[in-house]
Amino acid sequence: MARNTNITIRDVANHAGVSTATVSRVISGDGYVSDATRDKVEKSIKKLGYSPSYAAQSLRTQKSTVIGLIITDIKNPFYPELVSSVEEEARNRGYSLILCNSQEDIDREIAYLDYLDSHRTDGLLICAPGFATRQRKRLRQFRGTVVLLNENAGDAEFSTVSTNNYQGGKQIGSHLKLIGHRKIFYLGTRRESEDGYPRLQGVRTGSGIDAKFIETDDFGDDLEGLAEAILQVSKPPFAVVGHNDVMAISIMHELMNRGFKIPGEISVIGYDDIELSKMVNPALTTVNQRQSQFGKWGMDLFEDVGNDKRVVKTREVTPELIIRDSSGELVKSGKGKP
Amino acid sequence: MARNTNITIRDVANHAGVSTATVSRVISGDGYVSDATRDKVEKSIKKLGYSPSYAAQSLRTQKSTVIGLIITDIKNPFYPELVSSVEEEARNRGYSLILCNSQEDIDREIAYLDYLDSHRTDGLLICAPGFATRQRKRLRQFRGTVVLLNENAGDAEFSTVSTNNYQGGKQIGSHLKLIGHRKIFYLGTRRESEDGYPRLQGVRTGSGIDAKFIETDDFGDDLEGLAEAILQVSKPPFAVVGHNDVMAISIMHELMNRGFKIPGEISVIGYDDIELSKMVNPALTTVNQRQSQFGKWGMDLFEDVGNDKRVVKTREVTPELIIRDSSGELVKSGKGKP
DNA sequence: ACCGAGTATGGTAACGGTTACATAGTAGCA
DNA sequence: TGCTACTATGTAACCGTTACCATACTCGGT
Repeated sequence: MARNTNITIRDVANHAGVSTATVSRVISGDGYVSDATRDKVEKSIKKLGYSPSYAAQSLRTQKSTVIGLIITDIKNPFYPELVSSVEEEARNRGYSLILCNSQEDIDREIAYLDYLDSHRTDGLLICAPGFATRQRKRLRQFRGTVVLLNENAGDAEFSTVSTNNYQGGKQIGSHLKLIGHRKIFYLGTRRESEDGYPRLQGVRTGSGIDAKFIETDDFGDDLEGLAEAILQVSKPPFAVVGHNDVMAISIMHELMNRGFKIPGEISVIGYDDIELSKMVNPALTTVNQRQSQFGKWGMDLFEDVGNDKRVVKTREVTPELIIRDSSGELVKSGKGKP
Repeated sequence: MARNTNITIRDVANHAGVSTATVSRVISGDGYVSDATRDKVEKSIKKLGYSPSYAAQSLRTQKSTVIGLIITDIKNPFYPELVSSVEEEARNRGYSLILCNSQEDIDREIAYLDYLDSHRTDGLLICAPGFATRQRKRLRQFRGTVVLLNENAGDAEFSTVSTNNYQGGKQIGSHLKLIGHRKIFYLGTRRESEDGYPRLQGVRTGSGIDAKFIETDDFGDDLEGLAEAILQVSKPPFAVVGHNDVMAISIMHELMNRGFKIPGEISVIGYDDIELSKMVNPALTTVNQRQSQFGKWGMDLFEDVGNDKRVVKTREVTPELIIRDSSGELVKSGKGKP
């Protein structure tokens, strides 16, 4: 209840007329303490407004009860659900979270790793494309357990929760073929254009069409120019697949502004199934890859694996195509907007 | 470079043939160290893969270099931009962030406060409606500096970055009146229905219309039922003001699905200007309250105020109405937009 | 030759907890 | 009665850094 200068365990011990060891036992809840003593101590704690020093505890026990979560950018709507689930799971298990926005910036990545190392972080969950590749050497000497989220499966060194991107793409491809599309554009950043990127590969295999890759620098920005570019190359009907929902929603907006019918002339499909995707007009067809699974399974792996770095486990979540209104049968006549 | 058992400052000192004090000087960068010695020590640090223990540093120096950010739910699209800006500003000033999702759960709020206290957090930024009211007593005895974000201005005890909700509402009201609306619904949660909630008040004053409050339990959920409810009470033309963009986008979706014209018959206005609001169809008229300002100014206040709890400062950000396509002149005949 | 200021380094007591070990009382039981 | 097991509490070493103090060397000025 008192103002807070620094109250230590010794102050509490004096006030209650016991030793620090006894106070410590009361706090931690193990070891023998009589009911009477416990009462006294608890009263003193309350009275003095004592709160144990995390730093001292952590130093003495050599445990941090903190785990780090590295993502690229919380503003990308893919992440909030992931972060939320990781935080929830972590807290249930007695850990708290340090959130790191790496922004794909290499200096920042390194700074964060140093920082987390110095915090003696028990674990490190990473959901940032390319991070594991860029920082592999550095990650090897990280003290805590490392778990990769949403990276490609089959990593030999780190435990991984992955999605089957190929399969997700394939579902999109099949769907587009089924509703009659013959031309497909795939909208993504430079990374997704890399050789054999499985999601794009899946779209191509599933549809039997050589989907054309369109590069955008960042999500949501120059989509206006991009819409123009697409329309110069090709007239509807065609389909556009966005690497994520924001890209898809944004390009959909641009195309509708130009008077095209979605669906009917153009189909648009996204990826991630963010909350808003079902609220836009038309509601977006997309692929749900269960962000919240990542959190739960990631923490599961972290605990399963424990301290033994040689143990590597893998889980895979299955993506699911959610068909809504932004993709559909093509209409025959070339009729535009009324 | 070595595997990580625990390398301490002593190991480095031995390896470099100096004392721990010297190593400490090299790390912190102040005090006298010769160039030759510095070199030696830095090499040893690298060689051994040494990383100073945050816990030990923090214990010894009695500083945490950590600040806590309490929000209600990162999944609410209002928050990512705020979190991102706070994190950015915090890191620039040498602090790192512990993110706390209180979920409006009182037990969780208390648990977080205890936790942050025990971490000897230097500061605490809170952007969670009602938190300061519920936990005021507890907050008073918090050790670090407390800054309230997006609370009503004029708090007597804590520094505050506020928005002028009344003015934001008023802008919405005036706009709706100007384009000819006579009926307005305000969609919000129980909290916003409270007596004299300034934003709602502003809408009423600005429009000169007694806007009707509609309660929804949480954003985005039972909006379908709500759309029905509104339509039973009233036929278009009317306007719907959402307490946030997600509510607005969602109700807009429902109303369009029922064949109404937006704009023309119905206008929909949101609040927050989240990134997606300009990408939906029609693009959403909304109020920008500069989430990223909150982060910057919040950290500014935190540093300005320093350790002296008696100092209380205030900043106010001015909201700005962004007129897009979801609100517009009413059409006389039932004909839609050209 | 001597002095003081500046430079370079080492020794060591904290910081605030936890925990192994020691001590001692009490109760059950042969 | 004496032995064992359990309960209850205290003592003190230790976790890894930092910062205060002491020591010692260098050098320019008188």
